[in-house]
Amino acid sequence: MKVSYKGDYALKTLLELAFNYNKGVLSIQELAKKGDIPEKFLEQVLLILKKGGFVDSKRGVSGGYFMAKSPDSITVGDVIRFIEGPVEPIACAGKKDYRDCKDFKSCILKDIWSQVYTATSLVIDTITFAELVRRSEARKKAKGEYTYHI
Amino acid sequence: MKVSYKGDYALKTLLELAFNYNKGVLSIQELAKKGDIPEKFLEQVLLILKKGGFVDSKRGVSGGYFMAKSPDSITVGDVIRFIEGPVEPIACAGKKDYRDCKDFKSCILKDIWSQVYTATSLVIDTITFAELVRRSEARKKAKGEYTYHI
DNA sequence: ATAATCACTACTAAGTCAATAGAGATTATA
DNA sequence: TATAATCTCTATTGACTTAGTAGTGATTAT
Repeated sequence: MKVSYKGDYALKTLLELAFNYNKGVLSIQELAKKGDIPEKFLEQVLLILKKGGFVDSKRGVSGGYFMAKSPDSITVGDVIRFIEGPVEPIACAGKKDYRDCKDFKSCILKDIWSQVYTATSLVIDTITFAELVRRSEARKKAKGEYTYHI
Repeated sequence: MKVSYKGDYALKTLLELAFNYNKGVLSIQELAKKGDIPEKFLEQVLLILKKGGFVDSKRGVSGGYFMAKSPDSITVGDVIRFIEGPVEPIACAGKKDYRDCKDFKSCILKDIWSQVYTATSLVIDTITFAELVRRSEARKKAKGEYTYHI
């Protein structure tokens, strides 16, 4: 798996919207500023996320974006797969059978990519945006206390 | 991590050479045929592998390539990192410190990529070509017996 | 009415990928 | 020593991807 700027921007922006869940909308401008993302580029990313059903929008003055579903129902993997495409390090690694392996050598290498794929999926498919929010808050708190004691 | 054709060809070819370790050389032509790889492309891959110290060559008539070190001293990770570059899903994920994280949100996402990176490394950095040869032979044997009994 | 906002499409410059092409250097051997 | 087989090196190419930029249109609160 490789995460492009587009994917990174998408995740950061969704996390921002997760923080804002049920608290109204955030405009592209605000989101771009918070995430340090080129506004016109983020606009495209948000349109894609909307097509994917991750966010929804409100047009016109004081319009903006908001999460279309609860943050605990969207995983990092959902977004990455939608934005970046297949997560496998190589095309064949996701398939379960060995029919298209030409020889034993290819099969053995394929096993390695399958292992990598499985390990990767285990991470990205189990972390929801609700969990990301929790972790962010925990770290913010820890850092605050740390700073306080110094 | 993403494995390109170049990386795939490199691994397949090195595995072929690992099978042939201490048994002389294999020509580009032979290797290309065995691996179903365009000859001129494989030529370039082999030059890169040579620069990396993975293979060595003998020129002239009845020349060819051979592994430059013992198959148990080269891991899949060594080759992938040399051919494909960094294994991290995103540039920052390999670094240990958080100094360049602008905010908590970026940090939290970075943790995920670090997890993916660690899991990936665990797979690719522990498998040597000697091990790949063992696995190939085990599977070949299993398949042979299976076929025999039917 | 108008200004703020999202929606959509097109364009571009730079880079990567997977080859292909061709000329040169080395060496076994007949 | 001539020659054919082999590795060596550099350049080129076409298709694709990436990370934007640009411009126009549609919607809506005030």
